[in-house]
Amino acid sequence: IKINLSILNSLSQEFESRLSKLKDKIYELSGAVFNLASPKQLGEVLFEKMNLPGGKKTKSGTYGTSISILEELSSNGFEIADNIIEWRGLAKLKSTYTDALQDSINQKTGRVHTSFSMAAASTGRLASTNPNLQNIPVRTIDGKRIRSAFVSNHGFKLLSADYSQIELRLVAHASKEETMIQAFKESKDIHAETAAQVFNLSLNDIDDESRRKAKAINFGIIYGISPFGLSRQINSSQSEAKYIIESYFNKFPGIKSYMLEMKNFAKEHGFVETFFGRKIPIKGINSKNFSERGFAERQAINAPIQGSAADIIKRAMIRVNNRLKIENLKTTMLLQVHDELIFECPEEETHISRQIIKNEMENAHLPKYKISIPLLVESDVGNTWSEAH
DNA sequence: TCTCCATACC
DNA sequence: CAGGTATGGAGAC
Repeated sequence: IKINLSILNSLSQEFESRLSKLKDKIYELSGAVFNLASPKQLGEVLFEKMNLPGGKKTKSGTYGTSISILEELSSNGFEIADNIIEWRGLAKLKSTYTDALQDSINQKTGRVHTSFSMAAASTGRLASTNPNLQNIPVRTIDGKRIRSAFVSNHGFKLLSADYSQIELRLVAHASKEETMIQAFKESKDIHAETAAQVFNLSLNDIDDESRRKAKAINFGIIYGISPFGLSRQINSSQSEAKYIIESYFNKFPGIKSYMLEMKNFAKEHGFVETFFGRKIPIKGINSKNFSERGFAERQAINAPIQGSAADIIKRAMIRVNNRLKIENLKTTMLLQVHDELIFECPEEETHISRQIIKNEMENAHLPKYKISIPLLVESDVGNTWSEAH
């Protein structure tokens, strides 16, 4: 994919000066000069020198300084935490992206050329290395500015097409959970629907907070939910998370039995299968160790879903590529990001390519496997990856 | 060169 | 102790 070097370069310089100002501020507030990039030194400054509350040692004996710990300090009014959070974010963007990507540009092509591993992720997902182009920032404003450095060639556009909620749709299908199937069939807001069910609310009464919690629950379902994980995600007690999960299973009994079915299958066979019959080994499912077994059980729930989604997009990649060739189009596939494909297409081809790509992606599971819910692909076109997303 | 911590993405 | 990855810097060796 083509890169605009001068955008990356200016971003690196801008980040450098913002980092420097933040660093001075942090030194001033802490009364110490140290290596901010060292979690060990930072922990000692925060929890020994400044004696701030909430110091907890990690297993290696250093203080934890992760984002959640810093946010806790911030909510307790310690200004230094906000500055550290901002410094951390910028330092990550600069070191991993704006600096490193510049060095990955091929001088002959003006492009970065990643490698995709076919056999790295146990679930069958691809993995991208050297550089990893599957974790380019997208969440924050500064992150989007990095995406804007990924550009199309002159006379071309970037086209991004992504599956909407593919894993949750596969859960709904696999579990035969009628409420959820219906919600997808009717194109409803799935997280709001979940909130309505779990918290016994009418759709009008759902605020951002309850929708946010419901969204976390839906992600939890895909990951093989645990009260611990959910409570951490929604910042509640474990007992409240446990109660919410019970309420969820009461409203969606099909999901509960699907999870039990996957766990039992894995215990009996030592593997689970994707919809297409690809086997995924699950280690430790019969372990007597509680946490090892729990981990394996969550994998048994997640792997068929994540793995089936991986199978579907791989089928889509083959089919899209074939169709583009048959139709004599000059559109080329550049990247895959798990539920998203990015193409570079001649400006005059964007309309037809977009139709073909959407169609092939939405039908990629057929005729081999039928799904009780339509798959939905959303797409966009732009001069940069940021615009196309 | 390896592990650990932290954090970027889906 | 929520599923799947890769990478960069610090620090140990």
